[in-house]
This record gives sequence, C-alpha cells and structure tokens, in this order.
Amino acid sequence: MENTYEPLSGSRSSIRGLQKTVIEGIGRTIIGGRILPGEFLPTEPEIGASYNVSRTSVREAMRVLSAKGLVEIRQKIGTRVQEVENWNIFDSDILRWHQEEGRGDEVMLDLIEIRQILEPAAAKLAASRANMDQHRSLKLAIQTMQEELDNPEGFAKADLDFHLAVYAASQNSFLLQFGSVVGDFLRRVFMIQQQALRGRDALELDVQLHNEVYEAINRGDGQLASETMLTVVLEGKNSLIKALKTNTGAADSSRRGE
Amino acid sequence: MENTYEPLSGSRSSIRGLQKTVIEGIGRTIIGGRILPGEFLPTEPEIGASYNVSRTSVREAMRVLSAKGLVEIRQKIGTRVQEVENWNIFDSDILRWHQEEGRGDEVMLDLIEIRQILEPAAAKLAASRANMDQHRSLKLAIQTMQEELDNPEGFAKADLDFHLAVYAASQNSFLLQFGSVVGDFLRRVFMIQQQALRGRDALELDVQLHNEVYEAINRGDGQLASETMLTVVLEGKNSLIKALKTNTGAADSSRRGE
DNA sequence: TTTGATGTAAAGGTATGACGAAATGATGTA
DNA sequence: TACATCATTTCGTCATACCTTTACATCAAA
Repeated sequence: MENTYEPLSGSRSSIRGLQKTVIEGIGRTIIGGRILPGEFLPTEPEIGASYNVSRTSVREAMRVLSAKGLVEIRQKIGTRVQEVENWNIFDSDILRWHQEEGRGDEVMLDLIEIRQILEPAAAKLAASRANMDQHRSLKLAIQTMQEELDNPEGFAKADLDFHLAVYAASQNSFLLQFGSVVGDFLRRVFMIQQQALRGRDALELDVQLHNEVYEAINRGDGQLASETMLTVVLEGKNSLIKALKTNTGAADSSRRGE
Repeated sequence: MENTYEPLSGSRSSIRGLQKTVIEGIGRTIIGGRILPGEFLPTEPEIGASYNVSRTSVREAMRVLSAKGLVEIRQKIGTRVQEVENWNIFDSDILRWHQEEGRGDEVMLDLIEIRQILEPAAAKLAASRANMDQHRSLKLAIQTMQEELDNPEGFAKADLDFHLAVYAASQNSFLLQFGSVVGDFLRRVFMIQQQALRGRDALELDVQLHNEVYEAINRGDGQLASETMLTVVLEGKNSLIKALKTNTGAADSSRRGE
C-alpha cells in the first residue's frame, strides 16, 4: 500500500489531471513560502509554459487557488499571493500542503488548541441530541478501535471516525463541517500521536478513555461527556508533543509572530 | 445608499463580470434548493446558453463552485449538486447565499451556538496573548461603538470589529480565520439584533458589557473575560431570537424576485 | 509645482472551434 | 447468462483571437 493520499470520504476535490498538477504545484509553492504574500506569480502564459499546459488549464487552476484565498487575481496587475490571514485554513488541501511542506507543526498545535475548545462542547451537545444512528456510529468506532489495536492505520481511522461521529452528533452544521474539513489532517495527526503511545497498554487506555466519552453521551450526561472529552484531547496533545520532540530535525518547530 | 452588499475587507472573491454572474446564479440556485443534492446541473454548453456566456466562463465558474463543495464535476457524467454536508459553510459567499435565499435563520442559530463556544475561549486566550496593537484595536472598537450609538450601520460595524479583534488576539489561526469567514454574515446578524434593542439605553448597556470584556482582557483575567464574553453572546442570542420572532414569516430583509 | 486629463500597453477576461479522455450503457458474442 | 466490446455523451484540454480593465507614463492646465 504505497498509495498516495486517499481521502476518506470520496475525494472532495473532484479535480484530476493537468489542472490538479498546477493546483498542487502552485499551492505547495505558496504554502511552502517560495513565493511570499504580496509577490506575484508568473503570468498565465508563463505558468502554462512551465507546466506544459494551456492557458485554459492554468486559469481554471488559478480560480481554485483564488477560491481557497491563496491568490488574488487582478486584471492588468497579475496574480498575487494573498496575505496569510486570507488563506482559508478550513480547507483540506491547504492543511495537507502545510504538512507536506514541513510547516504542519504550528498548524497541528493550533488545531489541538481549537479541538480542546470544540470537542468537549460538541460532546456535550451530542449527549442531548445524538440520534440512534449516531449512537451506533459512536459505538462502532469504539469497537473498531479495540479491534485495530495492532494496526496503526486502522486504529487512527477508527479514532478519527469516533471524533467525527461526535461532531456529527452535535447536530451543528459548523461543527459537522469542521470535522469533515479537518478529518484528513486529523487522521495523520493521530498517526503521529500513536508513535508516542508505545505498547498495547497505552493504546488500550486510550480506547478506554474514548469509551467513557461514549458512555457519558449515551447516558445523556453532557457535563461528564464534556470533561472526559477534554481529557481525551489533552492526552492526545501530550502524545503529539512528545512525538514531535522525538522527531527532532523534522522541520522547524512552532513559531508565533511576536 | 441602496447599494448591494459591500464586503468589509476588500472583496475577498476578486471575481467580477460574467463569471461572477454565473457563480452567483448557480450558487443561489443550489442553496435555494431549486436543484437538489444528487440532481444534475444542465451541461456546460446549456448553462452557457442560458447565461449568454461562453463555455470558458461557465467552466471557470464551475471550478469555483466545486471548490466551495457545492458541486461535483465528473467527466461524461456531468455536474451534480453535492450533498449538503459537503457544502463548505466556512465560506462567506455560501453564508450570504443562505441569507439571500431566506434560509439564513437556521444558519444564524447554529452560528450563535458555535460563537457561544468559541468566543469565550477566544477571549480567555486573548487575555494572556493579546499584543499591544490588538489591545489598541479592542479599545478602539469599544470607543467607536460608543460613538455610533445613533448609527445602526456604524454600530454593527464596530461591534463586529470588536469580536474580530478578540479572535485575532487569540493568536490561533483557526479562530482568526473563523472570524474573517463569518465576518460579513455576522455584521448582518448584528444589524438584525439591533432591531430588538430599541432605545439608546439598551445599546449603551450592550457597549458596557463589551467594555467589561475588554477590561478583563486588558487586565489579563482570562476567566472573567471568558464569562463576560459568554454573557455578551447570550445577550445577542436573545436579541436575535426576539428580532426573528418579530419579523414573522417574512423571512428576512432580502428577497429574491421570482 | 501641483493637479488633472489623456493615452497606451500589459495582464487578465471572454469567445470559438476542435479534439482528447473517461465512463456509461448498449451491443454483440461466447 | 456472463463477459467483452464499442459508441456516445460530457467534461478536459488546447490554440487562437479579440475584448476589458487599469496601472503608469505623459502632457496640459492651474
């Protein structure tokens, strides 16, 4: 299985072929900081030349990058890289590019921070709103985690499924969307976290903790669900930080502008 | 000033002209439920014919809609409307279309719910992280609110600025983005909320409450900042619900022709 | 000198027409 | 019936031509 990235829920982008190449190329160039905000991309014909595609394809690719907030296109001026605060971080491609360009650490920490805020709240909402299907999804995810203790990929997938199920059960459209946007990225974060959880015991403890969240939701105990979920996220945070420290030379650590 | 919508921070989309027309047209058609998820759009040449534009423009417009998660484009199959859970609700256009199509109420309530979660947390983070510029922005926003008591638009704008400043001061990239994505929509929500706050006194009370948040942040008292911010959001929620009930079935201010 | 009108060129915006590629569903064959 | 093959449909890509906008330079007037 040396496959490339396999999106979980049916290839969101629906873009393949040449345009995809341009989008990925320019996207990573920007996220990677090889063209800085305020600077200009080459003209459309020039980009076309360097990727060996027609101007048509370049333009359609630029539209996508523009929709993601990465570039600003203006007549006579050209195409300019937008300021970082305009990059739509609620976009799976952008999240992935950050990771692929070795700039994932900072995003991961910000992500943990916001999960720390959202997931306890989502669990609390879920406790009072989850319908029968959603209860089933939660239970299934827990069971799968238990079964996949020896399979890192399967475990991470099941872990993700659990958290997504909580978002879904919150019945809030923003929370649901957040889950689906962040899902891919989160699955890779979970893989990293597992590096720090050496041994079956640590993993089983993790499953146990998740199960407590499930049972609290099941019982309708929103307060407990919230508190336990916070513990889950914080445990994950610890694992992540430990794993990031171990991978020493792995890219630059976090930096926060003044 | 019977102008159309004036984005606050320099027209994010950077798309004008014919494509814009198509994007807006199809976008609203989808959000408005006139083409349901799973159903197909007309073929590209057909769309071009009905909008009197070339296939080139139609395709570039479709790319944008695809990036927003509204449609899925597949060769030989055609362009199909995606399931609602794929629509990227973290997108100012989509939020606006919801409102313009008279489906804004549900989104507003979900938005309030998530603000209830995020903003107290953001205020808490801001209390320990805000830099000098950000403190200044917060203060300025409060002052402007005070000055614009008699000008609904100016007041809503200043109100928004305050909340955006809190997001920014949290120093978390997701929170910052959330603010900028939701900003336009939120400003309109604030306008609606004001309909329920009849009289200067009610508004001054609102400013006072905001000011307490500011001072708590200023003092570095995260706990108090968080609690007070929750009150602010909840007060807003009450006003919003009251205003929505008043505006009986008349949807909202904006109605399409049809 | 400052201000304002004007012109021009550069870059994206749009339009056509043609052909390529993929995927569905019908057709044909074992 | 089961499976392989092919035709058709719709998006994907290309090439070329021309239109539209607008930054910037130029020149005229106050």
